[in-house]
Amino acid sequence: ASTCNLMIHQLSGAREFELIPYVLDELKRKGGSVNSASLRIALLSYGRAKRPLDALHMFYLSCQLGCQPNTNLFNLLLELLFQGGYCHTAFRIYRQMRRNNCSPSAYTFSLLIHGFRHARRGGMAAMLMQEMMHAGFTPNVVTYNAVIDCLGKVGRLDLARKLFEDMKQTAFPPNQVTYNSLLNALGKQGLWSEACELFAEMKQTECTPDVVTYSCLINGLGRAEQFDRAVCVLEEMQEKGCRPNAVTYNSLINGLGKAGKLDEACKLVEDMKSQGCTPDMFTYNSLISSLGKVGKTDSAWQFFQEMRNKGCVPD
RNA sequence: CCCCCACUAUUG
Repeated sequence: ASTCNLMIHQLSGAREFELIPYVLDELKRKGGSVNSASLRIALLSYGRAKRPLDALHMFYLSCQLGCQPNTNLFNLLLELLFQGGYCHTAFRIYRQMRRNNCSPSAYTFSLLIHGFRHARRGGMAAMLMQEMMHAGFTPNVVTYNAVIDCLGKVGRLDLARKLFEDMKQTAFPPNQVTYNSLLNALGKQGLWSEACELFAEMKQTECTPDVVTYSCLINGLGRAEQFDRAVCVLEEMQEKGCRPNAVTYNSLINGLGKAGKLDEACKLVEDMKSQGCTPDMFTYNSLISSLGKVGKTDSAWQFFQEMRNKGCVPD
């Protein structure tokens, strides 16, 4: 059996994955078991070869052959599955881990939460954060932020707000990123006045608004066609010494364009240039799209050419 | 130990 484990180790290192099943068969006949060290090496190799499902298969077979994976092995498998985008499968493995009385670590939860965040599964991410706390671990500010942002992106503002309030009671109060994430979510939902209130609240805290903060707010106001307010915010940021960047301008240009205010949008492009910001693909695509919608094909064409002259490749 | 990294903004 030791020899078989040694072979698994070697075959994995040599990426001779096809031969591994034969070794497992041999082990099975002999009634031997796969040891954790060999399994770990095999999983790592499958990972490097981008074969997470094969890693999963190997994991199962090893369990059948008497291997009792520890937390680190489960974590490794989870990591591979998430890398491959198999978050549902990863979650099943997590449940099996609990069934096996294998204690998840903080890292396990971190993997699960960030994995589901990648998949835009805000509800799952939030649930797993609950389980994390239940298991006695304290989520840090990055974990909270990731979950809040994800909830915001899927429209679960109720839960996002609740977690935000919870955070204030913890050792990790909301930071700049937390506020920015929520401001962004509120803006996307058209809740611009709540966004303004949150912005006011932010200024009462240690968190300093940055260019992202202002851009989120301006984007929300622009979508809601609150252009006067948006321009006020743009001026405010400049007064405070925060330089708008292309994203900031693009947010407002896009809002103006969508509202059919193309003269103003074009004027803002000029402002943008005079402030040393170079229009980019976002600027041009947004303008061209809005100009097209109102039939100003000639202006759209001009911008298209300007775009090419500036070295922006239309895509 | 520190740093870094991991969480946040704009078009189609």
